[in-house]
Amino acid sequence: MRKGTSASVLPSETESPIGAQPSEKHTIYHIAERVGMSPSTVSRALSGRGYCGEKTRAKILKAAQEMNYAPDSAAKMLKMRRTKKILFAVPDICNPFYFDMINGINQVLEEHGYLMILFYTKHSLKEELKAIQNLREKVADGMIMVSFHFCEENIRAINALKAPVVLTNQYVSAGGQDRFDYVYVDTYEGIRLGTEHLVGQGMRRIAYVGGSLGEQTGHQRFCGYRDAMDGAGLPVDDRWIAESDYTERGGWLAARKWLENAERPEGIVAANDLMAIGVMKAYEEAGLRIPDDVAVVGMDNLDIASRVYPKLTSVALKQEDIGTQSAQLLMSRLLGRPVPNRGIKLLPSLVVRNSSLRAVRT
Amino acid sequence: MRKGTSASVLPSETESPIGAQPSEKHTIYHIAERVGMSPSTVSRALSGRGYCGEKTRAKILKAAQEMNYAPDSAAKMLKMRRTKKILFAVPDICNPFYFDMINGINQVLEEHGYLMILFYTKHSLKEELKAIQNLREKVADGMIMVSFHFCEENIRAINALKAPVVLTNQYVSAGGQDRFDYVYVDTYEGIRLGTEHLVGQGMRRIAYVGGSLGEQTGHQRFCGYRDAMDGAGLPVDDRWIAESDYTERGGWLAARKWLENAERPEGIVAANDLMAIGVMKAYEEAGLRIPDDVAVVGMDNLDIASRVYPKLTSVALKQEDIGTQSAQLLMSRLLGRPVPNRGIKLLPSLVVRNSSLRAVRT
DNA sequence: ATCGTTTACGTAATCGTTTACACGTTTAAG
DNA sequence: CTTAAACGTGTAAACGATTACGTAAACGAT
Repeated sequence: MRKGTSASVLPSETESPIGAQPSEKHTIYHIAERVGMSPSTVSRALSGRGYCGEKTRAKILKAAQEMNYAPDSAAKMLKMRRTKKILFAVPDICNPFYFDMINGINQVLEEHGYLMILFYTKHSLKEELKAIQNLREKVADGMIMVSFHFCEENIRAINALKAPVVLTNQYVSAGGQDRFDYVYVDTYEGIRLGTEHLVGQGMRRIAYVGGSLGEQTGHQRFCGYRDAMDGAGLPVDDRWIAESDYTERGGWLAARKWLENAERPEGIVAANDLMAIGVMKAYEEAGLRIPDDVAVVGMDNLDIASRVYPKLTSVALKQEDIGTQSAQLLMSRLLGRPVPNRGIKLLPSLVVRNSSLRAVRT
Repeated sequence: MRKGTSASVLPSETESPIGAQPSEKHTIYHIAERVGMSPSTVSRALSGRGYCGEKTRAKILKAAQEMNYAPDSAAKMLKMRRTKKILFAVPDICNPFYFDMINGINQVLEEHGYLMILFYTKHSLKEELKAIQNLREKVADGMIMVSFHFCEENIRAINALKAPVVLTNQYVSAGGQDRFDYVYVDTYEGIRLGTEHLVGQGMRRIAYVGGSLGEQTGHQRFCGYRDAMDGAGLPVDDRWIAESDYTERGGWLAARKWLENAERPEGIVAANDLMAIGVMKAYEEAGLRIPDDVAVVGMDNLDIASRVYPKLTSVALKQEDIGTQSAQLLMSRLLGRPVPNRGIKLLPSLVVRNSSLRAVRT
C-alpha cells in the first residue's frame, strides 16, 4: 500500500518540468526504487542493523551517495524514540561560570554523537518548569540543570519525568524516592577553605557577602563561613554579613555599607568572584588598597580572577569537571549502564593570589 | 484501521497489572478514546486550528490536563516539517566573545518559541561541515554560523541547503548566486579606528598583531591597519606586523619578539582583546609599563577589557547586536517575510580606556 | 418545506523511518 | 539426499501527530 502510493509520487527522470527545481527530497523509498529493492533493505543497509548482503549494501550506499541522501532526523526520532540531544538548563548565560561547564558537557556529548540544546532559565522557576516541559515533550533525551529554585514543585515535576536528569545542586535524596542524580561541588567546604585562609593569617574581623540565605546554595555557603569562624573561636557578627545576589553590583553595595562603619573588616569572603570584584571596586573607589586595607577572597576562580588587579584569591570549583561528570552520569543513564551513586561530590581547592596576602606582594 | 489497532492497545482502567507502573504514554488517541471523539478532533482542539465546538474543546482540554498529556515533538516535527530549533555553530565556546552573541540570539528565539542547539566547531572545517550536515538531516530549521573557514567547499555546501543560513562573515555575494545572508561588523573599520586613535596621539611606530592573513577576517583587519597608516603617511613595516592566532599566548609571543628589538613600537594594535592582553602581560613581565612604555589597543571590548590593569582601550563590536540581528534575519526567512538585503553591516565604535592614553592616567 | 451555507466532527492518508515477521534461497550437517 | 539452520529480502505495521476531504446536523432565508 505504502509502496504503491509512494512510488507513484516519485519523479521519474524525464517527467520533471523543465526549469523546475529538481525535487531534492530523497527518502529511503527513492533509493529503494532506484536500486530496485525494498525500503526495509535500504534501511538495513544504511543503519547497519539486521542482515544485508555485501553487494546490495554497496549498491545502496553508492546510490545514497549519488542521490545526496540525508536521513530525516525527525522520522528517526519518532521511530527510535531517541533524540540524541540533551538539554542544558542554565540560569544565566552571561555568567562566565557556566562556560567551562558547557565545555565539559560538550566534550562528553560529542563522544556519543549527542547535541546540546541550551536553555536559559533566567533564574526563574517558571522557566525551569518550561525546561522540564520540554523534556516531557521529548525534545531531548535527558537534561542537566543548574537550578536556583530547588523547591517542591520542581522536584515533583522532575521525578515525574521518564527522562534522566542530573542536577548540580547539593542534595540529600529524601528516602531514596527521588529519581534524579546530582553532581555538585561542596561549596560549604569551599567557603570554609577561603575563610580559614584569612583566619590563618591572624585576621579576626572577617566579613561575608553571600547570596540569599533562603536559597539552598546560599545557605550552604554561609554555613561554611560560620563554621570556619566558630572553629577559630571568632564571633559571627550580623554587621559583617551581607545577603546579596551574586552580581558585581551586589558586592559593591555590600562593601559600601561596610566602608561607612568606623570599624572595618580585616578580610572579606565573597560567595563568588563577581561579588568579590564588586567589593574590590568599592574599595578602589574609596581610595583604599587591597590587600593592605582589606584582604579579599572570592569563589568560582573565573578567568577574570587572575586578570583583575590585584589578582583575586579564589576558590576553584572545577566547573569543567562538573560538566563532564554530569554528562557522563547522564550518558550512563541513557545507555542503561549501572550507576553506583545518585550523587557525586567534588571537592574545591583554594587558589591563592595577591588579593588576600597581607605580607607579600608581587 | 489505525483507530482499531490503537484502541485495542489502550490499557483499560482495570486491566493494568497491580504494582506495574501506570502506562504513562498518552497520545491524542488515548484522549480521543476517553472523551469518545476522534483523534482529529482532539488535534484540532489542542492546536486551535480548524473548527471545534466550544464544549468539546473544553472537555478535551480537561481530559488532556487530567491525563497529563504532552505532545510528542518528534511526531510534530515529522508532520509539520519544522523543528522549532536553530543551530548556532560557533568556533570556540571558551572565547567570551560569543556569549553576548548567544544572549542576543536567544532573546529573539524566545519570542518565537524556538530553541537553540549549540554546536562547537573548534575552528575546524570538518566540524563546520558537520554542522551543515545536521541541517541537511533537518535537525534544525536554520543556522547561524561564525565561520573561520569561509571557503569554496563550505559555501557550496551552504548554498545546497534548503534551510536558511546566516553567516557573520563579511562577504560580497558573487553575482547574487548565493543563498545565505550575513550580518557582520566592519572589523576593517574597527582596526582603522583603533590605529587612527594612536596616530592621532602623534605616534609613528605602530605595530600590529592580527590573525592569519590567509583568512578573510584576518586580512580585512590588517587592511584597516595598513590603510590607517597609509592615510597618515606612515610606513608599514614588516618588522611590526605579527601574524598570530587570536589567543592570549599569541599576543604574548608577538610582544616578546618586539621587546627583543632595539627599536620598539610606540603603540600596538591587536586584532582582538585576548591578544592585547597577552601583549600587556609580556610588557608587564619585562618590567615595562603601559601606556607609558607602549600604548595598546584591542578589539572586541570584552568584559575583561575593563577589568585588566590598566584598563584596555578596545574596539566594541556589538556582539549582542550581531546576535539579535542574525536571529531576526533568520526568523524573517523562516516566516517567509521579505528580506530587503542579504547583508547587514554594523559599525564598531572605539571605547577609550587607560591602556592607550599617553598623557592621562587615572 | 426546501435549499444553501456554516459549523462540527469522523475517516483515512500522510510525514520518513525502523523492525517483527514471513518467505524464499543458500549452505552445512546428518 | 534430506533436513535444518543461516542468510537475504520483502510486506506491512508501527511511531504520534496533522489535515484534506466527506458527511451530517443546525441554521437562516426563501
